[in-house]
Amino acid sequence: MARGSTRPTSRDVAQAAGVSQAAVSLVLGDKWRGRVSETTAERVREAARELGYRPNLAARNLRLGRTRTVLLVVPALTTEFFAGVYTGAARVAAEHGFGVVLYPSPEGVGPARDPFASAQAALDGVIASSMAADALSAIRGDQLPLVMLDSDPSGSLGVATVNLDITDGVRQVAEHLLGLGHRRFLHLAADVPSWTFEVRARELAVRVGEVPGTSLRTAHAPISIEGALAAAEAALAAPGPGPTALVCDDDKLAAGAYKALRRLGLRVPDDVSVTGLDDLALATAIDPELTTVRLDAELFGERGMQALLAVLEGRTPEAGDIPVELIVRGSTGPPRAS
Amino acid sequence: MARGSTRPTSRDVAQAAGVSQAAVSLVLGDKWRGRVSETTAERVREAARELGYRPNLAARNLRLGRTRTVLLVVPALTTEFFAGVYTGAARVAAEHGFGVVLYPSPEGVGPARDPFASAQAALDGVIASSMAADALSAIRGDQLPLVMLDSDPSGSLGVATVNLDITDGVRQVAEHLLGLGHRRFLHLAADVPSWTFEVRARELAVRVGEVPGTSLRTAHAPISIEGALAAAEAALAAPGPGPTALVCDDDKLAAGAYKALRRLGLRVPDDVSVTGLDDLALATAIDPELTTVRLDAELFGERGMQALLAVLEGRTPEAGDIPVELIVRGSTGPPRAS
DNA sequence: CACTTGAAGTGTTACGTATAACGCCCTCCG
DNA sequence: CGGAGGGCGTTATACGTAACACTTCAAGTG
Repeated sequence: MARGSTRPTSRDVAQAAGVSQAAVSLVLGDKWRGRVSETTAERVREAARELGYRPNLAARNLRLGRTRTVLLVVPALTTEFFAGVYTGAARVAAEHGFGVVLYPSPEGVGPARDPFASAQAALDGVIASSMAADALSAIRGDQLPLVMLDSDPSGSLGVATVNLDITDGVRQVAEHLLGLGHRRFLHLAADVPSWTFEVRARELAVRVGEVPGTSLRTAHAPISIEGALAAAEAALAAPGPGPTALVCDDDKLAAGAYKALRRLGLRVPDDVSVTGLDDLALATAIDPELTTVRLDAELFGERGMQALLAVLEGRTPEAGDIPVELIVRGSTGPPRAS
Repeated sequence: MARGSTRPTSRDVAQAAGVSQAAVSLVLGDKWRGRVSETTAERVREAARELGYRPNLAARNLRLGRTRTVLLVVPALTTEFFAGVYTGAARVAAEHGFGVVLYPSPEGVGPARDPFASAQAALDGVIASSMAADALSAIRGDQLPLVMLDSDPSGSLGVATVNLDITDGVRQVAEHLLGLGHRRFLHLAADVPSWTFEVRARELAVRVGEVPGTSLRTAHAPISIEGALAAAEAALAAPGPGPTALVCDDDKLAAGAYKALRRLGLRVPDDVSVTGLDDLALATAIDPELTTVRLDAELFGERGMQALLAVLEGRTPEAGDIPVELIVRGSTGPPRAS
């Protein structure tokens, strides 16, 4: 009540409790093991509660030289997947008293060229998806602790990296489809530079190539339903025997492929089997439900945040890729006997 | 090069340029109209560039007593809609040199009860969706400038509110379906407290009630495909003549309704017409494509941020609800002649 | 009794920035 | 020739916190 309308400071609390400001800082910071008596400590806490005291974070950050805030750089957030990554990262961050601020790449957020300008907070570290490559150069400038998501682990030496076990995901898909008897494949690939998609293309070629008498073609499409529809329709119209299995780099691509197949009068899975990647809500909305590789986006974010916390504390981040799981639903079956 | 590894401060720049720290602050802050010569200013800018100087945001925030950072409180972010709201808000914020930090409600982010603990940044204001009601009490405590999204405008007096024109959306849907000849309606309502859904239920009853010989039943479901499937199946199994039109509070509900109808052997739109709300990617992925009311989530976020900026500057926020638009696709048609 | 030890605090400083208040020099005008 | 004023900067200070170094006092120790 003393000062009027400005927020109370630790000095106000000190005055109210009849102690020095330093004592308030010690008590509220839980650093008073043997330095302040229990009764005094309680008096301080009481005064703080009374005044509704909240520490001024800007002042604390300045004093400590760190902010307990990290930046998460992702492509446009309007994808379920990256929303999940954020959620996981934010959960782990909150458990450790950290905050997460987002930098969705420029297309989503407008003219800001500088990631740090849009994040008004001072930062302790950065987690960046390789899909937001356009922002990376600016980030490299400052030598903040950095964790990369979805990036060539041998590429950026010395930078901690967290990846999904894409190789294993491809293995599961390939074994599933080859086991059903499929031999002619079309890979509907995402038209986006990304380590995940690179690995997928390479591994898929390897796995399919291991079996004699197989063929693999590739079509590229932007990650959207309409884009996939157009690309799939064009690819399926090519001369020669059509594919019996369509391997898509994203559930949205699979949804577009469904529409292309329907237009061409082909049925899923009777005429063509389809697989996706991600396991979005979409996957169970479409008919038949989509066989897809589930990526645990939240776990991805959690692991990314844990890795960054490790780096910040000077520890070595946990190694090992994040497991993925093939979810078999109704969009895959044995190929037509032909 | 002088100090080693710590980041350069404005004093370092000053020394390099041979001026005082104050001059650096003036030049880099564009406050030097007639106070510093052009040549000196250029020398300062050059030195800053040379040293890779970046102002310490924590220090600036402390000095100025504001942070140019606002908090956006939303329900779990893993919905396309709120991701869009964030994107729009962040875009407008960036244009005005502001940052946005998120507080997805606790279920998404874990044990943190205090929204301000998870947002380590000091805040200038808050934008809150009424759907994240659990966090609101904590927010009211601090009297930060507040803008509510999707809230009863007459309820929280004195608090700026931004809403979608839900009333008009219902009008468009009702006119469309009534015009096609539908008379028996089932409202598949979202099982979430929200101003939007309240208004929808009320307005739908009014619109349908205006026409003689109509009936309207209501079923509630959580916003998920499986939840909607179960609720719709139960509601459709009720005795008596079934509805010819299903009005859903969310595209996901509509997707679940599709599945329920398919199980019951009913076809869309031949047997039953279906409408949604949101126009998510989902809407064009399912077959037939969904007739739905498009909500411009990004515009919603933009308007929210603009309103908050207005409040922060002491202006009156722009009034008027955000227009919504009925997108007619293949899921609605005339009812069966019966 | 002289000395150490530990508890319980306090005084002071620094973090890096923005800005109000103040100087100095030169020119111009009465 | 004196003083007013503009151009060009500088000095000093405050923002709120955390932490180090220091003081005081009572109890323990040989």
